[in-house]
Amino acid sequence: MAYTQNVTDSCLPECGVARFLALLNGPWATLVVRELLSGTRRFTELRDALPGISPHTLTNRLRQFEKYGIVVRTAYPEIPPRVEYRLTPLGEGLRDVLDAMNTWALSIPEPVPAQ
Amino acid sequence: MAYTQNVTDSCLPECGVARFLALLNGPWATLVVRELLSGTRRFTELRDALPGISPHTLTNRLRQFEKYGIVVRTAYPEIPPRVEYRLTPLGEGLRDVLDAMNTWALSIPEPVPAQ
DNA sequence: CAGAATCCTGTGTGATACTG
DNA sequence: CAGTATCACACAGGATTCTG
Repeated sequence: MAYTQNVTDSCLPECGVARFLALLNGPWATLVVRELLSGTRRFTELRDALPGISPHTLTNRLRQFEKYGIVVRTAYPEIPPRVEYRLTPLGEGLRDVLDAMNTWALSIPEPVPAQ
Repeated sequence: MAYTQNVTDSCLPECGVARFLALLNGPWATLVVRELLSGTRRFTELRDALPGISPHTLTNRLRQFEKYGIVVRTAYPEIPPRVEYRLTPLGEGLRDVLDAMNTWALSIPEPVPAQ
C-alpha cells in the first residue's frame, strides 16, 4: 500500500473501513462532502466555504467523487458558466459517517492534546 | 492548512469532522484503530494484522494516538519485552464511527469503479 | 520482541498564473 | 465563473539496518 491505495484501476478493498479510506482520502475530501451535505453547491461556493483549499485540490476531489459516484456534476451552458455539484444517494449516505465523527469529537474532553 | 494540519502544537479545529480528520490522519491510522477495537494487542500482533504496514509507521501512529488519549501503552518489564496497546474510553468511542464507515461501504453498488 | 535510526518515495496539497 | 497548467513542498509511509 503506497501512501494512498491506488483504487483508480483496481477493485476496492474488502473491508468497509478500508473502502471508506480509499475513497475519502486526504484531509480535504471529507470536508468537501461535509459542505455538499448542506445541499447543491457551485464551485466557488465550495471554495469559499473551505478556507485554504486551492482550486487545484477542489477540482481533484470533485473529479474523484464524480468518478466514484458520490457526486454529480451538472454544467449549464451559460455565459458565464455555471456548474453545480450535488451528492448522489450514495454520497448522501455519508451523512451518517460524518455525524458519527462529529459526535465522537464532542466526546473529546480537552482541546487535546492538553499537553 | 498544510498537507496535514499541524495539530501537535495547536488546538483542535472547531468542527467535529475536522477534528476527527486531524487526529486520524493518513490511511493507516483508522485501520490501526480498527484492529484495537477487537481488544488489546501487542506490537507484533498489530503489525501482522495490518499487512504492509512498516514498524516505522505503526510506531508513529501508536505514539500519536497515545498522545491524544486514544490509546494506552503498557510495557511489561520482562525479557523479552512485552508491550500492549489498548483503546481508552475515548478510543472505544470510535467504534461508532468505524461502524458507520462499514455500513456506508456496504451500500456501494459495484466494486467501484465498475470499469 | 519492540522498537529506533536513517534514507528515500509517493501524493495530496499550495501558490501562482492563465484561459474558454 | 470554473476551472487548467506548472512548479514546488510537506508529510505519511516504505525499506533497511540495528539494538536493548
